Amino acid sequence: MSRRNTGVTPQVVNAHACPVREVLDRVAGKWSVQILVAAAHGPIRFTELERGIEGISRRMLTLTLRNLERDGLVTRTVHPTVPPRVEYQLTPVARELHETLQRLTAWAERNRTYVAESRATYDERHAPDLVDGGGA
Amino acid sequence: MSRRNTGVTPQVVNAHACPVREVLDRVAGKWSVQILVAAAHGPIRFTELERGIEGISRRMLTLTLRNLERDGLVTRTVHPTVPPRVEYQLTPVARELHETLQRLTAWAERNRTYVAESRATYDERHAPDLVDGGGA
DNA sequence: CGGAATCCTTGTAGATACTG
DNA sequence: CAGTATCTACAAGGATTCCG
Repeated sequence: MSRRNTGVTPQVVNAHACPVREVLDRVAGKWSVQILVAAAHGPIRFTELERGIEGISRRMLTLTLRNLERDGLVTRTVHPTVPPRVEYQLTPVARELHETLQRLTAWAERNRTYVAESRATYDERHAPDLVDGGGA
Repeated sequence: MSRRNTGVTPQVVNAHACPVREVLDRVAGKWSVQILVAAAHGPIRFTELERGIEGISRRMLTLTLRNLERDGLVTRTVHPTVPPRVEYQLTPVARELHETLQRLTAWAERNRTYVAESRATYDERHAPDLVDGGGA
């Protein structure tokens, strides 16, 4: 097979028809948003991202960055210095996305306690015997 | 263990700290958004959802609905009639989310061709020999 | 420094069959 | 009609290692 799994968008030929799904699939990744946020302040280096995101592995950083780059959301600039220096920067389109994402964040913050309480109530009502040694 | 995998939010005790992640995790599911959209027009029955969403399995519909219900985004109303009749409806909070999601959709539609072209360009530049029998 | 390749675990989702 | 249970597949993500 010529195209092995490179880790870059495995399901390339999907064409979900629905643009919503496309955004979501892109943004849903565990790290995409955090990278977008981290890079929103200006050009940022690979290592800075790696240390700033906290919890991300080298692999996932590279992978996510590549997908973002592929989608035209970040640009990759290699400075051919002696210690290689690579900087990532958001494209204008990505900045728009970033703004939209902030509205989502706002919603999340407004309703985080509501959701948390809903969950607690639900869990209690549907498995009261499981939350606390009742089944043992 | 008392709590087997019921299919409802397997990684229950995560507490990502970041509210953005919470939204995303919830919305990122393959079907959540479509259900939100389908139910936005008013109360809708299980079967209506199943037939309206096209491609969703009974299982995933149930699962997603449950998670949505758990998070306080949909309400489930059982009408104790002879053929069971269950209706799902968005909560006010979910309606807000739905609106926010529409902005994301707008972004997606505005930039769908941009993204598509970016991908095409990227793929061509990074694996020209793979797109067209070059490696065979 | 930045990244690619490999291996492994686990969540997410599909198909199918059974039930109240 | 509206689920639930089980079994399976796949792909996202983590850890580690090697390379320019």
